[in-house]
Amino acid sequence: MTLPEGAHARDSLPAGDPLPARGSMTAKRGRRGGSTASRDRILDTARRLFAEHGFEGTSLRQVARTAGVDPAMVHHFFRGKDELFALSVEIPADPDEVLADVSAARPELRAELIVRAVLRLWESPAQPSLVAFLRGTLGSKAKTALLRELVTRTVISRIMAGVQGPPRDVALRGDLVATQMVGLMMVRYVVRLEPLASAEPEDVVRLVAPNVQRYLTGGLAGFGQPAG
Amino acid sequence: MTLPEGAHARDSLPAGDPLPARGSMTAKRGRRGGSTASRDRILDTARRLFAEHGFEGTSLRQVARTAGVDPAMVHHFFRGKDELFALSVEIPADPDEVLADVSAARPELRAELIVRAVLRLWESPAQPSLVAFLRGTLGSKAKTALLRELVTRTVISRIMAGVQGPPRDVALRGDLVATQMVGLMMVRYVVRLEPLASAEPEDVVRLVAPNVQRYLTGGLAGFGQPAG
DNA sequence: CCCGTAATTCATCACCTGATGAATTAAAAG
DNA sequence: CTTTTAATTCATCAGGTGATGAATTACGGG
Repeated sequence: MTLPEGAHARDSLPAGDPLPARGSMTAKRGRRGGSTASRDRILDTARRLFAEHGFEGTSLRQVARTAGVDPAMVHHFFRGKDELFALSVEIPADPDEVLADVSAARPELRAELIVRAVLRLWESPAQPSLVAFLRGTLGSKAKTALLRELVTRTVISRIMAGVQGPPRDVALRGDLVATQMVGLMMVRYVVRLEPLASAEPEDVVRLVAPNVQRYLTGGLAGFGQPAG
Repeated sequence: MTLPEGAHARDSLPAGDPLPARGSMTAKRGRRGGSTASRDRILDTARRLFAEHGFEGTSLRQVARTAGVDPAMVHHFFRGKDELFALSVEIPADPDEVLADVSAARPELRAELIVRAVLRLWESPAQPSLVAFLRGTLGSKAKTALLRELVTRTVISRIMAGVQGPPRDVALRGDLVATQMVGLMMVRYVVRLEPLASAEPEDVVRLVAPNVQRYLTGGLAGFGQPAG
């Protein structure tokens, strides 16, 4: 496979022109007059770039350049690359809140609520952050471990609360649900396969929810005691 | 241009690695005696590191250091980082071959074959390459586009060959299958959620195949003409 | 035995990276 | 108006990165 991405993106901004860099060449020294929104510009730019190139593939100087700002500003506002990433990627949503109605519903009706909650989150303005989060997180083994903890303790435990069965089976069912939902996010929002990527959310719910429901409470084809 | 001269690169080997670095301190200059396997050592090391840290997160010098080899060797054997990545990650399997029996079977029986084929591939020695491939590929937008083409043209088209229905519905069904299979790979092999990660392949087939079959040929809950 | 060829290391180059401290300027607080 | 505080840029530092070309050494074919 030939990878046509050899050139280190110097500053070849694809000219899609988001956030027009304002500090061109005539950069005087001290504080600017008028609007003071550089912090937000940096955060927005970082979100975008992290979403496109992942954590390691994005440099502070690249962010600064794209935001039309001196690299030192990034360090003025944020403690370093890690903090910038953390804040860029911080989901403006509390899992408790997102999954509130899910935990409240009877397990037999949860699948639809789960799919709907995930779609609602990903169709929201948080989408770039979420893509950035996945790109950055899946990029390294260490960060993947964090993701594993987050998913296990925060998401799966909530989704599976109250589901009947041997603990090991319940855990397995949770992983299977994760399987379907992670795949949905990856294919629809990260890889963007068509026509799924442009399908209506309601259609996606109708298509995917039944499969999720089978994992949650359905019969699992002669599955009783795993040999392991 | 000011050139900050400074080259005290006294390599401090972290000294905790597999593939015991053989060229320790007494590094004489020319060709080594005995076994000449450096090329393979480099490839193996690169596979491992790319799988752990992704493309951008892995440096040539890191690979060389871990393989116990001079950085220049990497350039001697490979044209550059891109070629090294491409060869490290090259799946030692022809999609035609992996999916041979799938295309041959009737659509009503394909799901099990698909899941089995994917598991067979991922349980093989190719696994590190595949993880590296996903980590590296999902890290950037550009590489993700390549993945999209590969998946669409090479995999989905084969899987869906001969499935009846309006083209758009068939394409959608293919994306949904991708959804489930991608999620399975991510959760079982990349994020490694337990207990799914250690489940027996045969159990996984029994658990997942029915859902895949529904996407392939099942009834899709009042799905006829998408509003789009 | 000798010589071409391949494997290996060294010394660099040019550039990029994250980070810091000081200098300059404007706004906000008193 | 004056003082404090915050925003902004500049000049660096110390090190890492991919890449190259030459020098050294061994293996293999003749």
